[in-house]
Amino acid sequence: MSNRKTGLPTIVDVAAAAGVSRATASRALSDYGRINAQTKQAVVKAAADLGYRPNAIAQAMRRGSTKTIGLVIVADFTNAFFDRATKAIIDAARNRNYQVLITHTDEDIAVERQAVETLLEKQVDGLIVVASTVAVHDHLTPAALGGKPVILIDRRLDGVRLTSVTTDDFMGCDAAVRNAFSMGHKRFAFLIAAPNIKGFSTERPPMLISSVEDRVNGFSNGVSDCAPRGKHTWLFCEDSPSVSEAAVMKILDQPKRPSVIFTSNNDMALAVLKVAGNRQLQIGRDLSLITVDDSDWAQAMVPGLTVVARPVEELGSIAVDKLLAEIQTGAVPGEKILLPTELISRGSVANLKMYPELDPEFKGER
Amino acid sequence: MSNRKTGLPTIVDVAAAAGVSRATASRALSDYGRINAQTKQAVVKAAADLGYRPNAIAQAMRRGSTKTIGLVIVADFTNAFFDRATKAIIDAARNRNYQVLITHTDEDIAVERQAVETLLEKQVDGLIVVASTVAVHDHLTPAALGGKPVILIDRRLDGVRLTSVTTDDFMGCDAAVRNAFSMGHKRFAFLIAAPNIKGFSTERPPMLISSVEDRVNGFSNGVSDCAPRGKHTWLFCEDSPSVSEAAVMKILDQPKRPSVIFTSNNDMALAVLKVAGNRQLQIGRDLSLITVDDSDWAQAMVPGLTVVARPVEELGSIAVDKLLAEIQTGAVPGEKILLPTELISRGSVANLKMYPELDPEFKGER
DNA sequence: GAGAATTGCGAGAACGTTCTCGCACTTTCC
DNA sequence: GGAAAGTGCGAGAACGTTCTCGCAATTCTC
Repeated sequence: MSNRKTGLPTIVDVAAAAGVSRATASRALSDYGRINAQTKQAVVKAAADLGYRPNAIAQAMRRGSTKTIGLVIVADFTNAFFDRATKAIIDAARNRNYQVLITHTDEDIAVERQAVETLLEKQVDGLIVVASTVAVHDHLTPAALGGKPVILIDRRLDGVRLTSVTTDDFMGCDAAVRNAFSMGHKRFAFLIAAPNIKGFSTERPPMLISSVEDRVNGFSNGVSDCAPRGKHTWLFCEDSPSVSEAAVMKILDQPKRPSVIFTSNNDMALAVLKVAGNRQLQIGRDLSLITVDDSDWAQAMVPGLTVVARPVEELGSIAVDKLLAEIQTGAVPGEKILLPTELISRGSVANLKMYPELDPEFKGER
Repeated sequence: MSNRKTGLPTIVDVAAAAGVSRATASRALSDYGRINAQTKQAVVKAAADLGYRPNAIAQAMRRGSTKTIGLVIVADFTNAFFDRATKAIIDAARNRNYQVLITHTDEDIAVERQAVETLLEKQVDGLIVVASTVAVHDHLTPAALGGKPVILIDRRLDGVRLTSVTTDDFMGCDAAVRNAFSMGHKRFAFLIAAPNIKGFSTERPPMLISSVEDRVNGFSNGVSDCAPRGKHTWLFCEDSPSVSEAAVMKILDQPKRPSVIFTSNNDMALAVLKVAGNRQLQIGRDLSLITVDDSDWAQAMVPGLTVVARPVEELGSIAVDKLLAEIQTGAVPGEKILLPTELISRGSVANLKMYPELDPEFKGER
């Protein structure tokens, strides 16, 4: 009586082969209840002989848990952050015997809505979400979620009581500014990627996702401490190569151009590298650069790129821990976890104190 | 009579609210069989009012299809190839109304086995696999798979009749060698990442995965055409930063060092960049570099990196197409699809014909 | 050695859905 | 106006498990 459609053996076949009932076979294979050791062994052998594979769907049906979590991520994939986080989440989940169902939203709230819906239909035991916008969260209320737990990563959301795991980008960006200042830089440019913006603008857009908000505030805080009167440049920019390169050119074309550019993500940093290269400006000498998020190429390039590094793998695995805590032990949601960031100094920030002639504003000799 | 465990409404609740039977509610919501238009509307309204969410697990149970595919990938994540492929697969699947369950193997065949097993238990409708080794494939036979279709990507496997979607790395690497030769390079080094090797060695390891094999053969073919008598260097290398950097140093420390290094992947290319940087060798001038796989930083760095580009997104979406063809229309497996690669020339290969003095072997004046 | 406790196992319901079958009622046809 | 065809819907089985319950057989206790 193997499976009607696929012909694969079911537990009924195993039971028959071992000469016991369905119930006993189940007890033998799933290790519960009272069962005779020899009977158990016979069932296990029968299962192995038949190549029996338990149907996890049927188990989920009966047990009410799929041992699957859903991941809803924006997947802006130039940004290695999401790839690394995804990998960390998949691995952490697997270590705890869970699988991961992944959907991308491409920063589109409608897609995000649909993704959450689909995953809930698939009966995931919980969700990890990178929210695409701070403006909408009615699809993440307890009612909308049917009581399934959700952990937010990378971005917090106000107005809804969900556990979030984010990084202290405020501190990191503040430290980045102080570091550049300590190296003699006085005129800064900030190039901030803002989703849902067209082109670029010096106006700060009204709604920023929390991570970008933190970075802006961190930069801002550093600057108002170090060089409050300097003429700095803020540019909020659409996340596309051509637009961000145009923004970089605009920054560099100013009459008294900044000596250092801070970028809010790797996309923007790459735009700076490209434009600087085209203009024969050597990073770490003619132009300094600091960005958020470390990467393999940031380490390998010469000079290395100074970065605000975030503990991405840790973030992913903590998110899984917290999610499983809410799933398994009913832990109460609402905790806001903030992981420390670290400024990693490599060579991309010129030391204007040692070499003042590298300052674009240098007026002296030689 | 809502769900015993979760309290969420089931189709029984919807039926009750609309005053019809379970069967009719199902007909109304799933759009099949004969049903009165008004009845249907009433059921749809009742479902919406209750916030009814169909249980995809129960549907899968009954229909025998989970609308889910499994992805088993090696996830060597410095290599953006797998991230891009993963994204393409997830997106292509979503467009065709499938979700993706992902597991990593980290090039470990035991983990791969277990991953395939787990995904089959979860009743995926099919699998896309990046095989971690060419030596083992008994877990990918029709019997082991219970008839579920599998598409191989990135790496082919002999001895098992499975559809594969790979790229023509032979042609790409052959073209890379010819390109360097046409620019005046005569002494080449090849730095090949070989999984499951310790340290590095000039000996070609016995079993290479097909993609690496193709690259080696492509380089080899180009070289035996262009510069068959030159003293070239082949190094097969463990995929780790410190080891590969040591390998690069070994290459550069040779008495008559090569003018160009070909690397088989981005990890190796980054090692070259790093060592070259440390030694003040400027890429595209003092040392040339060509690698396999394009990336954002390869485009942004200065000079741009000449690469053998593979159509990764296309590869992912074709894999999904082929898999769904086998799932839905019972297409016969076994096709070996080879997608064209493209040599993208940027500035990382010095033109020794125009500037012969850049050749490390240059003996003339100035 | 008789009652109590323990052990091992099978029957059957349940999880939430789909789908076949058949019944009752309406419409069509000549 | 009676047979044939069509329409709409409900009963109930099925998908493959798990798990409660109860029963028979065995072992323990004094």
